[in-house]
Amino acid sequence: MRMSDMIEEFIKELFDEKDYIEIQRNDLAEQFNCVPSQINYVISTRFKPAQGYYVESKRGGGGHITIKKMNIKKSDYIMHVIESVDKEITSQEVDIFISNLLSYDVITEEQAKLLKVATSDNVLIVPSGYRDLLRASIFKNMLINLV
Amino acid sequence: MRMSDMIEEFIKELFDEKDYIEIQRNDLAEQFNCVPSQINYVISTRFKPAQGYYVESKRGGGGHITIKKMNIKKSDYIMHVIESVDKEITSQEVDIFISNLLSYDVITEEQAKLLKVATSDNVLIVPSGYRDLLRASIFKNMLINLV
DNA sequence: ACTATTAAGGTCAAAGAAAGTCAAAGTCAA
DNA sequence: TTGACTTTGACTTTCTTTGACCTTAATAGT
Repeated sequence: MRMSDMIEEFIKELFDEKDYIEIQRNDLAEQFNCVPSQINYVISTRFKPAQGYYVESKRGGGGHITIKKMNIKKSDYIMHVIESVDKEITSQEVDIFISNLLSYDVITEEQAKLLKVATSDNVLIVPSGYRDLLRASIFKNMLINLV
Repeated sequence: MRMSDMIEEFIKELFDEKDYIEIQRNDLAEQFNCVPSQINYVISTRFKPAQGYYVESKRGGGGHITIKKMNIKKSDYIMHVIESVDKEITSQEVDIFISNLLSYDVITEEQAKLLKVATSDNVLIVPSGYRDLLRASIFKNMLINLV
């Protein structure tokens, strides 16, 4: 079995009822006798929003990586949306998803508003080559974090 | 948990209804078994004016550090935050703003979560030169929608 | 009053502790 | 035998901790 698969499995076992876990990259790497960046590889390939996970981390002394698992209840439709969002997405497409989520009553008006603001062209002031990629990332990660 | 975070938490608990507190740097350092300048580090990273705190101090015999919480109406607090955010902002600074907004009860847990996600480094996948500018834009625009 | 001593707090840079990035090298199945 | 996926490691960035040295204020002794 590949090392990456073992690490993936190990991490998944850490959630055990809990919906989020915290790991130390270096410790984990040592446990598996691999280089620390292998952990990044596993996380970036196996714990993406499309797989239902949200990741955050902090560097420096006491740093750590937190992985949150999406709450499965009530989220089928949201998960479906996340899966259908490709690497990139335009503002119009996001708007359509948002209004569908709203009309199916999966999200509240307020959530819709925040999603819309955070993914709108006016707000995403980066060169246009990055914009749709960025928007997809923001959109998917916010969706994962809706209650 | 990091020492700095524990000290931050400890200080915040000292305000308990009160709007200002007074500490002795050396005593506090001794309580936490750290060097005195660690207290300065905590204060300068977590109790900045932009974050709603005023800090004053006096050296010499009987010296002390006073931290005042800004007394602002909830509805104005968001505007205050928006105004204090410059053109650019780091992830760390946003986190502190968010935790203060939460502790002033100006936003809900869920709003805090969404703000945090939409401004986190992991989500904002653009070349680092744009990131802090982008983050400021997203943060301020989302906040405007919460007023 | 004047000075020395002591009791605070301030500053800054170096060292330490994590995590992130990126590309080269390796593996393996189609 | 090529192309996708994985492993590795050198280098970078971020945040925290520590300590040596500095400044300011109060006060005790003259």
